[in-house]
Amino acid sequence: MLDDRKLAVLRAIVEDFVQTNEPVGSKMVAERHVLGVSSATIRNDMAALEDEGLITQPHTSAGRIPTDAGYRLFVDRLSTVKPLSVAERRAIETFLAGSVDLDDVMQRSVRLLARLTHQVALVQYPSLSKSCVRHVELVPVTNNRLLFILVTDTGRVEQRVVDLPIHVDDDTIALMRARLNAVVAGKHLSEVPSLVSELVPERSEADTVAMRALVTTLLDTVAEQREERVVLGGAANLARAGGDFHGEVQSVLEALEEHVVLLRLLSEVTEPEEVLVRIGAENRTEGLTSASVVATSYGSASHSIAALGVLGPTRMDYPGTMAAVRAVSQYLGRIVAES
Amino acid sequence: MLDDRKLAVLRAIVEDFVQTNEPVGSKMVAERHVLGVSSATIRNDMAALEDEGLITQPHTSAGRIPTDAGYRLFVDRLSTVKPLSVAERRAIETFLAGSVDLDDVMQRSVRLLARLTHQVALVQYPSLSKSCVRHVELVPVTNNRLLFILVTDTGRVEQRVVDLPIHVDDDTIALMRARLNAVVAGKHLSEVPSLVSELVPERSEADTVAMRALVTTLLDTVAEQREERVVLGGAANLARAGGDFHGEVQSVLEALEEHVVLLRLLSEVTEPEEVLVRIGAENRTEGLTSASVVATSYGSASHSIAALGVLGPTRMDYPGTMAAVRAVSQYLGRIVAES
DNA sequence: ACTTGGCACTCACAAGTCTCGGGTGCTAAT
DNA sequence: ATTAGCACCCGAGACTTGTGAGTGCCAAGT
Repeated sequence: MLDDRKLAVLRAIVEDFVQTNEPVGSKMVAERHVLGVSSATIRNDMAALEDEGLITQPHTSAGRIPTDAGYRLFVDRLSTVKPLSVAERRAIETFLAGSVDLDDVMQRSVRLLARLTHQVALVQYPSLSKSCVRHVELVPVTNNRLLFILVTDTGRVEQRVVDLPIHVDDDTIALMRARLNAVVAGKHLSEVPSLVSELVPERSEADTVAMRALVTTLLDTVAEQREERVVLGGAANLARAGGDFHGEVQSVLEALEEHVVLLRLLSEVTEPEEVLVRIGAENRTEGLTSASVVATSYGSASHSIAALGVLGPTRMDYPGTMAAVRAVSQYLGRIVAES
Repeated sequence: MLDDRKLAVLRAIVEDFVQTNEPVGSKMVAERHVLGVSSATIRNDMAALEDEGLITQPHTSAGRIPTDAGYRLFVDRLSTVKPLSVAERRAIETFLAGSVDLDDVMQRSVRLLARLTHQVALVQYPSLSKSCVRHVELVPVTNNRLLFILVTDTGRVEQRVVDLPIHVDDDTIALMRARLNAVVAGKHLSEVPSLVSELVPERSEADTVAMRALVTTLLDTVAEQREERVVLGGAANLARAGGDFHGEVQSVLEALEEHVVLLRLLSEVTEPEEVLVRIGAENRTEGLTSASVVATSYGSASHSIAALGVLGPTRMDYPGTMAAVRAVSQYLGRIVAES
């Protein structure tokens, strides 16, 4: 049903439409691409493609534009990965080189990705649940209040104020700190809950209570929704591509503010090295029906730490975007790993 | 030149235009507001107001709309502060109540402010240079690398990785930590540079070197541009008010991504309690010529810690916005102070 | 000296009409 | 199976016209 030439026609349509943003007709395809057949033949092929639901015409007697399914087929079987230019690679390297701490790295990455792809960029912070504890710190604030600080090997620093039900002196705090660290340091964060719950029933009545409060907070910190942070950039690119969103720019912007939504978008990345593409309605999110997400994970060679990607109109340069996303993920993985 | 009735006409024009977004004509003013004069009289007044540069007509023979100067006069002399409804005050309180740490507070505040005003909200983190050191922590990472953590009394936690030129063992670190804290704890951050530079020339050769590196970083952290953080929310409101920006939504979005720009917008707030309004071209920023900023500072009663505000189209409900901004600043100040 | 009603004038905007051109589908010939 | 030719379709843009809200000005009224 779908011979090679028909696919070639589909590819031509996608490429032209992405570039020009205008419905592409049989004549255009015939003259801009060397297919060796006439426009009439292409018309027939187009009719077939339309039957398959891969392309559609916005109104009778206009050119065709790809449907979501058309894009899908394009990225799955028709697109060849476009290698980045040397200039681009250099740009990535120099851009990420001067970073000074994790926040900075995230910040730079997201900007870089936005600039490279001309889309809205999303970068997730290294996931807590995939990190190891490097150190736990307790800082007294007032008599019965202390600041709990958690440092992971991926460079994240989470802090939280804990209200203790009782007064604790500095010695006790030092002790608690030592015990906590002894148990928890170097451990994977997923193990922490079980490790820490054994910790409670020791010592005097007083610090049992304190400890219990502390441990609860610690577990909270680990478990909490907020553990996953995501930073985004390049929102201005939305305005440029505004028309593509059929006036639902507003809902796209709203979605961007709901970090929970963004996290869900990024969350489905599973295989490392693989670039996930979700097209239009495929991301089951109100208001993102004419948006696509290109995402992948980053981390050390062995296993992924978190995800990153871009969000743009369905009419986007998939090969180029995928290449950029992958490249940034590689550099970023390297940087986070070595810090 | 500008008698009371002319001012009343101006007020009527501003209010109506803000509400309807349509040029308002003499007839409308006459019938929607009780001025006790006929439309012809109002026409004359309008002509006068136009001569003064307070209103203008988008095209001949259409209604008038306020100019920047018109808005200016309106907020300076014509607007009466609109008190918040009880519901709104309650909303503020409950919304900010459940916050768990500083990041959370900022996050919530910005959302709240955006919802209240239907504009883009900006909230600056407590300024480092106006905070006091609560505690300084050093966490070894590798032999010659350590994580430097600074905790302020406003709840901010800044961290930075320091590369030390030499190996330091745990004892040395403990010592350095103790010495640093002794000197610096409780001190205002602006004093820190001078305090800390006296600190160096003690002890053995080895930690002199280490100490020097450490101190440099500390100073950097304090001095750095990045010390000032700002968080923003409600960008989706831009889309709603999109038309007001005469198609320069893009540049507005770009400006929003430049946190430096935002900080400058907030920076000029000086008097506490006072609400600063910058209208249109008054904020000397490329691309924000049809935007207004309403900002104020927040902090404890005595002195301000940082600023917050909203950004929206010049055509905005100034009295309402100013009230909301002030209210949030008061609640926020209270919360930050007591933590 | 203001205020007011009246009147002529001016545009922006919406609706209606026309043309143009790229695009389609079909059919008959290769 | 491919192609050339042809009739037809319809959206975009140019042009026209009518309408109405709004203005400016003047002469009359207070």
